[in-house]
Amino acid sequence: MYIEVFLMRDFIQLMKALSDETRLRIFHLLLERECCVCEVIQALDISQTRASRNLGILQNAGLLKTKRNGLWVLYSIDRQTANRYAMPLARLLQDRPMENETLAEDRRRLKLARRIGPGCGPERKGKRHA
Amino acid sequence: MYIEVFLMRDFIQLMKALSDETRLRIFHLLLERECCVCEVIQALDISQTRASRNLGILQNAGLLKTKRNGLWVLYSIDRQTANRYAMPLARLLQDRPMENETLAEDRRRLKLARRIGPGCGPERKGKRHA
DNA sequence: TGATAATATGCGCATTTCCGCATATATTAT
DNA sequence: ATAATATATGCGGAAATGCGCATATTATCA
Repeated sequence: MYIEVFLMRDFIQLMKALSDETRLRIFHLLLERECCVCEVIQALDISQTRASRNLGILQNAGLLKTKRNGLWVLYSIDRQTANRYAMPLARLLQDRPMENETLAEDRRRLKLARRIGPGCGPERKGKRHA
Repeated sequence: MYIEVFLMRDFIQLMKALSDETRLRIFHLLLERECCVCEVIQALDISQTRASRNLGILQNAGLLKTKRNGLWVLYSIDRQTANRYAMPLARLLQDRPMENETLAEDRRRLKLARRIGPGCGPERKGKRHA
């Protein structure tokens, strides 16, 4: 057990992290399932820089965790986060879905997204670029 | 009836509203009780412009409502807000208090606050009407 | 080793946010 | 009416944010 001194700053960081459309879309995507950066890029149809930066912001806010898998960095929702407000907020978003066409399209594109290359994910078709 | 099209926009506006220290302090103050602008000014020890602007931002996000009482405008938490995420968030803040010295001081000063503006009293500086 | 792929990051610029000053508006009192 | 009081707001500058470009870093494979 340890005493967690919660700062207003952490809450604010959380609010800032979720006050951007790109990041909200990413977060919803990860509510579906764990993703690597290139899947986020394909699902949201955004640049690599934009995906990476915003994933980092969500992670620093305590919402996401990462796991390396070969060349890929897999992002997922951090259910053990130290930020005491993060999970209640995630649950709120799950319980009260903000369905809209953008999020639906993101999900649609996620289904078509591919981690390109070998050794990635649980069931991978080991093909790579030419 | 609720217009789902704007859910994402509403949520983002809510996040932005709560991602500022001044506004978080104001919101906590109003969790204590209804306040007029000049009480907020005194409790937080901030300028009139700053108080008024940030109260407006919180209100536009669907967190606060106002009621006029003579010269005063009384701000309070809007428990019937149309923003479906606002009240769950407010409850979250109430259930998991982020105690810190700043908020404690704000509450202390609120107890001493009188319903008069910053321009009242002998230390009045600056312009009056000729 | 070098080549390649996935991701991260320094820099610069456009946009947004925050807030003070001065002023405008709204209400009450005289 | 005028004055006084409480609050709101247009404008401008400083700071923060978002993101593209180019490049750096990390990991795998030949």
